[in-house]
Amino acid sequence: MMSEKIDLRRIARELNISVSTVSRALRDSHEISVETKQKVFALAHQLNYVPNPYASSLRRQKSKTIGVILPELPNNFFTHVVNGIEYVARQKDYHVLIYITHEQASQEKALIRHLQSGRVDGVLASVCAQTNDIEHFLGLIQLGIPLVFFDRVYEEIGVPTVTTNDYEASFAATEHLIQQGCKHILHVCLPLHLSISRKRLEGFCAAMKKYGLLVDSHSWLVADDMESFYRALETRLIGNCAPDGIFASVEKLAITVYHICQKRGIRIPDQLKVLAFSNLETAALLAPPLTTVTQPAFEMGKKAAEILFRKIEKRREIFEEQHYVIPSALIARASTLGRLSYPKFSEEHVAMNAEK
Amino acid sequence: MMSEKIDLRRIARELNISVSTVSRALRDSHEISVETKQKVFALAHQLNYVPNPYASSLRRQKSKTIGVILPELPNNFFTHVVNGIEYVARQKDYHVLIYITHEQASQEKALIRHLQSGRVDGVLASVCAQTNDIEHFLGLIQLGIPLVFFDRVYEEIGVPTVTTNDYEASFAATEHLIQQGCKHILHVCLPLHLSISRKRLEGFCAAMKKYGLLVDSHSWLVADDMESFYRALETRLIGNCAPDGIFASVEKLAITVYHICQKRGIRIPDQLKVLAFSNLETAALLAPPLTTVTQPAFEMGKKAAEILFRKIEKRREIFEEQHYVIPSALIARASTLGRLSYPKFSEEHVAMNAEK
DNA sequence: TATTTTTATGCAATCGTTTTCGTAAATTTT
DNA sequence: AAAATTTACGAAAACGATTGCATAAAAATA
Repeated sequence: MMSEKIDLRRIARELNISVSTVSRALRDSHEISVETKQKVFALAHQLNYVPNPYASSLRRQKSKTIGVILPELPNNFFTHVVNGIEYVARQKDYHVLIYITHEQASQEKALIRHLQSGRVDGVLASVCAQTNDIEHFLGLIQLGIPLVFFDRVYEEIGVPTVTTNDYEASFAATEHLIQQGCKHILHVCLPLHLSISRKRLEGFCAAMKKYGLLVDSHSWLVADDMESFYRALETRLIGNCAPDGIFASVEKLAITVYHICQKRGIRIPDQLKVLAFSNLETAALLAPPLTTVTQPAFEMGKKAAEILFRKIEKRREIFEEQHYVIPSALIARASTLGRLSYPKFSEEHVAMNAEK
Repeated sequence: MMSEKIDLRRIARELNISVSTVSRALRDSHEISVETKQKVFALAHQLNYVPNPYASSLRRQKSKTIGVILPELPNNFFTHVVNGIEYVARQKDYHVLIYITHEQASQEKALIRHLQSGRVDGVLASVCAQTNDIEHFLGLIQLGIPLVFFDRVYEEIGVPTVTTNDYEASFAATEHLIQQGCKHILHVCLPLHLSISRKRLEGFCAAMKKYGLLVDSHSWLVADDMESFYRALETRLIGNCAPDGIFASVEKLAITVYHICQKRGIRIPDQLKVLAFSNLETAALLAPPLTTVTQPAFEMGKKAAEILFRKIEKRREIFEEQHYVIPSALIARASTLGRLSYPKFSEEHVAMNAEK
């Protein structure tokens, strides 16, 4: 049943050579003769030898593993990011450990602390919404473990980041709503600890001001938790100072908007126009199709991983402070367009400028 | 900058005791005095000591890591499964390595082969659609590495599986379509290598036969790749023997159906009723809301992980052959309901019986 | 031919923890 | 008080792969 363990010793014994020779042969060292190498390769393959990664990692102080920390997994943005990361990791022959914080700072802290063990050669992280405490990340950095933030970043600490053009995309999205006739736009977002929340709110406010529209603390609504957000938003939407446009900072919040509208019979886009940062693959199939700011999720993951590997491969690199920005695309659909009634609508792609 | 490494040796030296004592103290061994333990704990905490997992894994022959193999990540079903897995792994203080095969058998083989190295203590897998070669999985099993399949399984080899009640759910779904008046139902599915494809097709055929409806090789359409599937389906839907109902075996295919209907102006549910196995969180918001067979994704992941840990913890367990089945729920929405016109529709939950 | 260099290999230390096996000292039992 | 046991710790051998150093044999050079 359970066959005998296959290790270097076994191969060495069988070929009557030393363990070190086998090791070197398998790594294709130039100091091993061609015949020996061939014998070793052949036997290793025949025995289906796979080196023990823990022994190897211990000795070489290299885990061939990266850790990915993200707030939640069932989320179209993050899954595509992970796909991008996995794409690069695969090429580099690296393994990917996944950690989900569920937006809880305590879990994030515990995770990061654990990763100080050397289990991973580098970390990619998108921080959780619950806190803005960065202590734990500093610990990682002090140990010299490469770190790259994506999407939800801390820019203060000298760590490379990969984001989309949150401010500009948000500005353009707001402008789009205004051009469609909205005067009372409500911006709904996650806690303002988050970089994305702040930047997107800033872009929103700037656009509002540019067009002389009122912006005050009632112009946005922060979702601390989904239940209370649902209630607060519902109250707001059926009240007498209901907005005529909603700009959701993240997908999840837009879905809540749709649910409330469906429940309350609020007609989109006639009564209320809706727009959101979203990577929903069914955006075009919703009732009505949702206008989105679509983030380059896969590319962001890919780029973040590439930067991480660059850091892993040559640690010395002086120019730490790198902030990559990959632009999002505004895709206008029926939820914000004129008084076209479903299903007649057109799609329009507006790519925004990159910034580096 | 990069602070000196903190290991057991360092703590031992600092406290003037031996390394073995420190190790035992940290594992709270009874053969270490209370005072010594306290000193060790205090210093370890102060120095922010985190044990090297590779050294530990090497010595204990235990990685505290499990591997999850799945065909794709941006998929509502799989992300919830991974969430369930992560939930259990977290409790057990285990780490989760993620591997995505992208439906390619070659990648699956390579991955599984790599996992024979002892990198993981166990493997959870949902097999890829491209092949039905199981050789590589047998290799894992022979090495005594616990394996559990979920969703897309191979039942032939004696490995525990966690699935939903594919046959029954499929039967009930088909019955639902028939009861709504469909006579010419087209079942669209993934390649029939896959357990889920076969079982769902069987459930579909059985229900059709029960109601005396014709079933032949034109009753189903297999999606080998999405491009040709799109074309084949489009041709079928606009042809003169177009079906009046579509039952999609997986979410992705239903989305294609919606896209084609939107493009071709086919009205759902008037002209065509649509139903799918799906965990789409926006199912109720689509135009029209999509009737789904919703799988208990999180629970499936959770259960699969629990079984895996049971195998990891006590390998001897004789009763290998365990097949867990967790029932899906049919949620009827507008896409299959009478001639109600959007947005008036009602939701109805039909839970089906469990089977063990 | 004597000497140096190259080639191909083996020995043994190392990575950081865990654990088996001892063993003084302290404690309990006869 | 002698003997047996318990307590608390240390020395050293693992775990499996890698690698610096040493070295015999072969080849190249003087």
